Amino acid sequence: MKDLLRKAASRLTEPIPEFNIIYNTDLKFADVSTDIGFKLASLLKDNPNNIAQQVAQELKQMNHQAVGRVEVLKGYINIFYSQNYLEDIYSKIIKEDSIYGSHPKKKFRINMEFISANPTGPLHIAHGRQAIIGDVVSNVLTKAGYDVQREYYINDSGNQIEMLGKSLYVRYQQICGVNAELGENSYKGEYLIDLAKEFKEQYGDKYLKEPDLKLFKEFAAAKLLEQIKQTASKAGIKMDYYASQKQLENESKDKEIIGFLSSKGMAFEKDGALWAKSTSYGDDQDRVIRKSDGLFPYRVSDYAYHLDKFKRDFDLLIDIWGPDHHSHIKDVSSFLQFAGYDKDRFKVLIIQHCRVISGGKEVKMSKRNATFITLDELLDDIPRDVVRYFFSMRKPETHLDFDLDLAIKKSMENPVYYVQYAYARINSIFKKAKELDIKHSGEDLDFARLNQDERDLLRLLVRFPNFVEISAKELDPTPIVSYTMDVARSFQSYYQKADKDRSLAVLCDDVNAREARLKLLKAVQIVLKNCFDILGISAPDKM
RNA sequence: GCCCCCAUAGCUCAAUUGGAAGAGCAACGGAUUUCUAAUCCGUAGGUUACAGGUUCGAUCCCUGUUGGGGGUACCA
Repeated sequence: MKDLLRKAASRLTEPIPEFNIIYNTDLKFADVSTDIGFKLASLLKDNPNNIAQQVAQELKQMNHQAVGRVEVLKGYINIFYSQNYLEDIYSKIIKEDSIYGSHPKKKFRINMEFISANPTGPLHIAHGRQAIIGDVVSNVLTKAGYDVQREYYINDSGNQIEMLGKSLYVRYQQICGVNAELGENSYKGEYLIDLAKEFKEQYGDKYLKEPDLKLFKEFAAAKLLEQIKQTASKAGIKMDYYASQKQLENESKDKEIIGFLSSKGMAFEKDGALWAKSTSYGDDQDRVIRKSDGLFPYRVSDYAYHLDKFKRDFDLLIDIWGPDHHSHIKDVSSFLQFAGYDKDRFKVLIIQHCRVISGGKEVKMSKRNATFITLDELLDDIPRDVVRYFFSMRKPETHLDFDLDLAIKKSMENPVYYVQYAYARINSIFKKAKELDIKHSGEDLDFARLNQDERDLLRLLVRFPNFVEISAKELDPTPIVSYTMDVARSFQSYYQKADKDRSLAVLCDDVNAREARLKLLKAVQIVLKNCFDILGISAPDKM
């Protein structure tokens, strides 16, 4: 459509300035609008409305098969699709079914890294938000034609894991009746008591006197990772690949980083530690790359990990992090640029803070002291679909209050039921049609048999690929969510009109109208189902 | 101090990213012998936090101010 407009405008003048295709939320204006009149106005020294009139005239004369009515209003050109075009799209929806809305496959590999929680405790609700947004954005990108790998980076090495091993040992001692106290930085969650019991069942009191810290660490980390995987799967999260920090270290990838920076003259000693001269390649401050105790800080293996991802041949790396890692972006990104990778090939999506509200008060969360609500517990109380929809509803970079009381209630504030109900209702109509032995099939739709509401419904379905595109571009699930609401609302509103006027019912007496309506609803159902698939929620046959 | 995020209807949020401010909930009024009322229709609700700037046009971009949240380690 944009090319078409450019062509039409080029009959007036050249070159044509950049202009926009506008998909207004309100279908009453048009299927597609454009601001080209405004853009050309200053160039041609005429008022936008006149220019728009002229472009519209040219457009009409081109007689393109997709273009129906063309109007000019307040400087905008408003274009309505032709009947033929809408009928073609209908056929496309039916033919493509679950593929409808997908964009052509691109040879562009994206690595989407998300969750990546330390295996030192269960996932909490903030992880849940990151996990679900990561999953949904991955779905959208796949739909938009990208080749996406979902990846989890396991921080199974370093201080936190040390502390985990020590904490488990203390709990183990306590289980065995030995007096022992958790330290200041210990993991205080009760889940370690359960793990200590498991440990004792497996090993008895064999390690009480001579603790094998390596065993404690590995036992705890392996068990906790297993729990995390189970929780993720409970939330419907798909993961393709698990990368391990420990493995990178075993392969000396961290040492290679030090070697690399040293060889480039970017390392210097200070206060007994080794520093990267990162300010000379774009960072805000120099960074420690070997601590004075001889160990590498987290960032070194993180550098190594991201280089490793590039070496595995991804065109774009997307990381989803919590806001507490914000300062880490510049750190990693300036290193990657120094290592020769374009800055646009590394994107970080910061998912903002997620507060949990219960009884009108915030529930404070901390992994170290035992009070927090786990994602697992949340999923016990609240259906997966609700949780997924809730977390997808708000833009990733905004703060989110998760009100437990509201989510637990099957109230109207859970719009997921609204969209699913639309799907179930359509299903119910098909069931009824089957009982009455009413036939409806085929990939063709006679537009002339649709009334205005039905035509508008079809026009809305045509927009689905646009929403996939914008959602993928913005790495944001919310456009898909609002679109799903739009489709459901349009259907519900249309459906209800039969209350007043029986001839407006889908299963009315007019055979032709009936067939056309059933066919249309088939397409509505396909689009709803495709939206649900992206969001990872179920499409219930009945509710 | 410096950096990041946020501020739109009473509440929770949209607005296809610089193009025509819109939903849901709550409130009020109405619709139920149905194709599933987990629904629909209507009413009301706005100086888009404030002040400037750029633009034909700003909720969106820039500058400043206010308020809320987060970060600013030889932790991860």
